[in-house]
Amino acid sequence: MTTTAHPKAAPHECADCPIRHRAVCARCESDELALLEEIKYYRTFQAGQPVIWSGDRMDFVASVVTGIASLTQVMEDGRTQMVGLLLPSDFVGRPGRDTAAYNVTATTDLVMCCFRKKPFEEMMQATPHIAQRLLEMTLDELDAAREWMLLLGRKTAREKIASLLVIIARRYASATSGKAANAVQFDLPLTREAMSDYLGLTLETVSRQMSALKKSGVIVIEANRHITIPDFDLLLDETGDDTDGGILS
Amino acid sequence: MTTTAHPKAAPHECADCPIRHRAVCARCESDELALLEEIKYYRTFQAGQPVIWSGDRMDFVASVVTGIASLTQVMEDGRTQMVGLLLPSDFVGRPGRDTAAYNVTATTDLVMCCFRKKPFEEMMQATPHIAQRLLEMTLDELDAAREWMLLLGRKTAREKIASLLVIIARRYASATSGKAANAVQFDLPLTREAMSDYLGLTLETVSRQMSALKKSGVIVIEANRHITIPDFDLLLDETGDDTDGGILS
DNA sequence: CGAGCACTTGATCGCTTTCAATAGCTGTGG
DNA sequence: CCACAGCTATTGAAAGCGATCAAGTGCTCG
Repeated sequence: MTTTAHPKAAPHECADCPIRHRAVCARCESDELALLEEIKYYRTFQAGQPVIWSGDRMDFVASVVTGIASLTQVMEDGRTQMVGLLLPSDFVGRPGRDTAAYNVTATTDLVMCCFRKKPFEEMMQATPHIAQRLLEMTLDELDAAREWMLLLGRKTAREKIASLLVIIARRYASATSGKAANAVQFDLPLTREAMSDYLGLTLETVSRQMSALKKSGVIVIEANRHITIPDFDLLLDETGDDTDGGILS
Repeated sequence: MTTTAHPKAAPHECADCPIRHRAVCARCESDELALLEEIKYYRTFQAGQPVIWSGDRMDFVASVVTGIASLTQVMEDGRTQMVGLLLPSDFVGRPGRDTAAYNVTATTDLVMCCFRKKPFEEMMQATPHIAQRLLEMTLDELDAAREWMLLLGRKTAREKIASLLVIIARRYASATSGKAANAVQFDLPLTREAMSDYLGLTLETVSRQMSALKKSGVIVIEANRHITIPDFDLLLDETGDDTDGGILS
């Protein structure tokens, strides 16, 4: 609960923090950072562990430092929809709300930088840099949510899978020195079930469409989780999205 | 472009404005309001007219005063997904962005209170009340978007329709002095096609499920658009949502 | 009265789900 | 070292839900 700093996992100097320039604290000056430093603490979670359940009292807000967390909504009968995929620097919790609105789960091993809600809210009032950055991040999340709504409402299973692979590749892929300049590879941080919860599909359909993309030569699958994309443009064509745009692919 | 005040449609005193206490200006003091008053202008649109197209230059932000607007995304092949339903007091546009990210269309006759983007952004810097309120509204929209994602990803056609009717009823319904205390009625502000774009269905499926709900006695349809809900709890049961919650239904 | 539009209804198709069995991997214990 | 449990993932067969294609209805407005 307090700083149970897992040595390998938890940094403690904001200056060294890997998300220093992208998280909610990105705009803070060093004096503001010093104040944040005083109220922050780290928590770590193993892959699969719950961070908090929807409806539970939530007396902190947090940034993802390393790892991935997911927000999910669950219906009475168990149908589950992921509504947020939280990557390093993403923010969890809502200032001004005291219970969690979603289930938060560690999808991979996870380190979070937490702030007790009360002092954080007070700091938000005092330092506009935090509120400014939070607004910006929230607007970005809203855009992402709207992209996701298009995917859920109108894309085919194959397009959904391709779109998810593109999203993950964009953030995690390391370009390989393979034959093609635009070949990339990465390890999927999600199980088939997590993918299905993200995409509004069943895990069987996810598996089938992964196999289909493999058979089409769009992706290469090794050991279930390691994905190689020989030609990124080929994958982009499968997403159904506008590709004309230009050079930024 | 300037204040082409359509007499019946456009108020011009902020003090009399119907959205004064819910819009982005809700927190403003009277001196701040006076500044806003100077940079604002009204625009009106007829039902069905486009407000702006995705990708177009957008040099204003705005609040919906009366009527309904929709945000939609369209894929190359024409598949369309509504990603925002803008009701009175809702905000359009993103400070710091200079092109529209979505198509904005007047779903009903529409009056918007517009601010030129540049002066508005300057005011945002100067008056924290505006940014605070915008953050709050954006967080609310994000929650709504996540609820919507659950609907798109996991609900059946029947549940989708019921959920949409509940959303509209909650905002537009007038309680009727009918037999049941919880009977409500309202006019649907959306065509079947707009409903289908909202729900990720075809318009035929929307029509069929509306008929099915009618046949089940959950709703009464008169003249295609006027809906009566004899027992609101019955409709709630059809949404698939948690109903246990409590008295706030 | 007829054109245009929004909506409904019917018949059929096909994609995704459902139910079920099998394969592959990892770790544990005999 | 192998057997087996437990988990994740794949694959098959069948069913069902919503999409598609196609008329047909009813209302409004000229």
